[in-house]
Amino acid sequence: MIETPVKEDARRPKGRGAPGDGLKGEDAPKVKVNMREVARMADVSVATVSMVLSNNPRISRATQLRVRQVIDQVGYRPNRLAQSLSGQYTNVLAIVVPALRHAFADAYFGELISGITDRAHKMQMKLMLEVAKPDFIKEDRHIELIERRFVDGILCLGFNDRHRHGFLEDFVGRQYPMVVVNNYFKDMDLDSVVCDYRSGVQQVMNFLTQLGHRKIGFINGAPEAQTQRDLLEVYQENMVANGMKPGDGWVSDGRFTEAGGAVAAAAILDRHPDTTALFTGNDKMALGAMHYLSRRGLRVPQDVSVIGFDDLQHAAFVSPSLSTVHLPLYEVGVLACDKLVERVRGKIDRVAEVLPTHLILRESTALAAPRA
Amino acid sequence: MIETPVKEDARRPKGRGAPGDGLKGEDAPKVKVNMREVARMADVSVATVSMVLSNNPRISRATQLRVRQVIDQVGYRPNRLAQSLSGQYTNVLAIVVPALRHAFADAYFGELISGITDRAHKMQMKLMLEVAKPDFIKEDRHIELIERRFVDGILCLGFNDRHRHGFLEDFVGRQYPMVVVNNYFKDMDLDSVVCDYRSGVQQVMNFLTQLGHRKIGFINGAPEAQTQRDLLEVYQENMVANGMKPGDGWVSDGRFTEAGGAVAAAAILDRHPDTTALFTGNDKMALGAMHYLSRRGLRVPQDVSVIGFDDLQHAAFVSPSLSTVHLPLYEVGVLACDKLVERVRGKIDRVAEVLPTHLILRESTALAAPRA
DNA sequence: CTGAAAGCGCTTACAG
DNA sequence: CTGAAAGCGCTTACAG
Repeated sequence: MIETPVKEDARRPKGRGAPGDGLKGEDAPKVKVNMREVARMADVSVATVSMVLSNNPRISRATQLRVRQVIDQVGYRPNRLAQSLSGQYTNVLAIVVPALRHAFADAYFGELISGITDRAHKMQMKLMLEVAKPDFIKEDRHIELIERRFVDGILCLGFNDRHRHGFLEDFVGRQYPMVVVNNYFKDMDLDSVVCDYRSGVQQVMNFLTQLGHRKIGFINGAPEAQTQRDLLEVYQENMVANGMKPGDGWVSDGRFTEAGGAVAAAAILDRHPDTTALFTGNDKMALGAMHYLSRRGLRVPQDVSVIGFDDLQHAAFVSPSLSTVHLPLYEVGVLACDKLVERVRGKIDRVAEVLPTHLILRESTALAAPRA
Repeated sequence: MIETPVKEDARRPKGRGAPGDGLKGEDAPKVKVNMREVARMADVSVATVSMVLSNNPRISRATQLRVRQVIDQVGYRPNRLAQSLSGQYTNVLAIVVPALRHAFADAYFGELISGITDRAHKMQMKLMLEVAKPDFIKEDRHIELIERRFVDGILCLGFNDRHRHGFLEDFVGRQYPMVVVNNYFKDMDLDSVVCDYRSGVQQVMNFLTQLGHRKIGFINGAPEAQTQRDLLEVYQENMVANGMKPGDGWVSDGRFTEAGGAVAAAAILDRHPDTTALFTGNDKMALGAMHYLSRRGLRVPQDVSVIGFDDLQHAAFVSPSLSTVHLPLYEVGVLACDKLVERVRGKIDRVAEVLPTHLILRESTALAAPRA
């Protein structure tokens, strides 16, 4: 093999080190090496090295071994840019979250992201993190993510109806792999993995009713989210079935925050001082509501029962500990990741998964104690 | 221009659509187009298109405009895999965090990550998210990140002395761009951006001393972190200066958690029932300590003052609100990102930034009230 | 101011 | 079972 005089790389002055002298011994130290070098050292073609790397069964066991030995010896690592440029996939997924203050310090997102990262890494996929600020959306960066080949697919967390135009709808027409995580849209053809919110509320309402509660206030997260509208709807059906008029000041928005939950609780109790139970669209608002109730001199659960939604870690550690609906958020993240990869690889062309929810009973709920 | 009959791509059966018919009009809809196509349509070379894209001043204004017009018309977006393979940078950075339960639901990491993402996106850089589980480290994935050209540089959050071997030390020898975020190592040549912990404790000790406190307990986060050892050291110096023996059961480890803080507080108070103040290595442990104190029937701050470290959002919203040392974590994230990019681009070759900290006084501290 | 050409480091039909 | 060769879509000296 006299051929292949290592050619000079004239146009790359500040390159990351030349491939070597072409005569280098088998035990050369860590000089960065490419597939061509490995092929030469193992006395095979680059095609063979490539196939060894992808465990192509067409390569004989002997060749496999020989090539792998050279790879280990020289510490060769394939350049993933070249792999993806030649190949079909980037093996990278994007997590996109809206620009919320403290999104990354929120246990809700934290659970979802933990599920996603665990699964992605298990599948040897990488993850990119994007925050969808207004200019991100305006400049079509979400589309760029796919079209410029940053990633194979996208997971959208925390988006709602306000993000339809100019963002979510872009994915519909183009058929780009994207999965909405823990929300869904009724009239847009988007893939999603979501918890069964309707069943969750229904369990709450059944439970509260059994405890004798009729005067139940509902603190809504945000009507822009379909899941929150589902909560409201089922709540209202149950109120009506119990002979109550839910439109009548029993519902208030808490914007998903502790502070909002406190304000909403105040609004409901001012209007209906005889409220015996408060149900909230997430745990944070429940904590805010409990905080307000204690300031108002009402005991939980003796005077007012409080029941949340999410079952974040925190909910078990407040006093009184919070009864709530458990959402399998970690599992939602795992499944969303799984399904997205199947979508990317063309094994499925529609994702519409629903995961079950169930009631967790702790100390914040009790028998209704009617008050004036 | 009769040349360039669009050549058939025989080897790519499931390709993402052919480049077109080679005669396509200027207003063709979104068929995916590459730089060669754009060049042909604008009647220039690909080199020129490339230079237009990088705003190379050598290109005339007229050509600039013409090329940009074609780009807009056909909706051309450069393939970033090809760009990075040919070019010097990936323009991607990695955030690596250890595999802690709920790392992504922790406001401490949340603040750092918010700062990093904001800055990175402002600089048109992308971010990858990695969780360093044991096998991530064992399989040298941290090295792969750079060597396989996933990213240009790495930001390490939440690592300490236990991660030296087989992980952090790998970066030292290879000189790969990596910045340790909010920790540092005395005898390893690693870049870092960190808060001034020593000044923070000193302010705490001065303040408590002025309030008449001498019997001050210290709840340590974890001795594996240099920053926590700094806290301990300065605390001890001050105790000695006040004639106390700090080794004598005044210090206890709280492992950074609420539960750990409660246990540590119990240990210190059992040993020293006359403790008048507790200082903790982070806010979470302070909350745990406060929780324990109230269970033990001690009032904060009347009986025992409590002072934390971090100043997370939450600290202002507990009762009593928590006095603490403010850490500019968002700014640490921003600066770390900034400096890492400068390192990557060879503008600097050493990062050792220290950001100032300051005391925040709220309700959890008061004059020492000596008890038996 | 612009173009022709080499090169980045892979993957994949195709042929044998 | 393996190799030669084309191709992925860019960037960058070099030459004019």
